[in-house]
Amino acid sequence: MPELPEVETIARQLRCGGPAHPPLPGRVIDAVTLRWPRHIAAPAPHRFRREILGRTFRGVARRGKYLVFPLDRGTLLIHLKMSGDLGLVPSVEPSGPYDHTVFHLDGGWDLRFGDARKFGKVFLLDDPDRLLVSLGPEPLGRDFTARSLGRALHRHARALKPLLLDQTFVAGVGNIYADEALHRARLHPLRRSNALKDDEVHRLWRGLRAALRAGLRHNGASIDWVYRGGDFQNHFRVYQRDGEPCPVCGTAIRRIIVGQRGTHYCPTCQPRRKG
DNA sequence: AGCGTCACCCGGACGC
DNA sequence: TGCGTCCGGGTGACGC
Repeated sequence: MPELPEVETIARQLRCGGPAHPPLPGRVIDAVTLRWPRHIAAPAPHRFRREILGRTFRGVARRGKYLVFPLDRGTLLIHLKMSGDLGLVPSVEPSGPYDHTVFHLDGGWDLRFGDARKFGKVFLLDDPDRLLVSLGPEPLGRDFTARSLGRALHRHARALKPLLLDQTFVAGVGNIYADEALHRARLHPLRRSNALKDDEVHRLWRGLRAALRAGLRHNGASIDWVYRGGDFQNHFRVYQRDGEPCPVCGTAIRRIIVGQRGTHYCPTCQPRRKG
């Protein structure tokens, strides 16, 4: 379940290259393999194939959980959803069973979109804003201040957890970082957004940014079947640690369901009522 | 209108 | 071995 830190880690690797592969910008798409055409959200797969052939990657960016690839004409966008992974690998390397969408590049390289669950989506758009305009602010951006977060929180009367997961409220936060942020902020996931005092808003702002930055520092988390080099999973404070002691106070971490999502919190550090 | 809930898409993991 | 169930990101349908 790649979230902001995982997607950003992938973007950085593709943008800058490394010992294992060159940077993606400058490479040309010679061919594509579409083994699961439903990966292609827009345009229709046959048109997608026609229009992407011969395009050159001009950059690599991230917006929320989207990878954004400006091309010499149009923009390629990829959402990894739950199980997606993206890698630049030598084309001689054998394809994995989940490499459903593959971009064959010049110089003997493949950009492979592996996706066991097949929930991922690929877009080729003239105007990427069509997709990105509804996203909320970037939580690590300059304009995401405690003040702006407070104003946004007070516009809603929602539980904090589902609000953090709402991509129109803030972009890039998923289940892991929502739980980690609320723990750092010492706020119960069911607290109402419009009932937060100023100091609590500030704690949430700091907790959210600290959790995301910690994830970035560790190159993201590698959990379940997706390993991409990150090790933030070894530093979770509450996520998937139900029954284990809270790293702050030792109380057993509890797991509840909030908005159909597994939610992990410390009942002592994150009291239901203001604390 | 705002909010909560549920179904959907998938398949690996897990429990019985 | 072979079921049924759970899980989750984002979206859309529905009901209050």
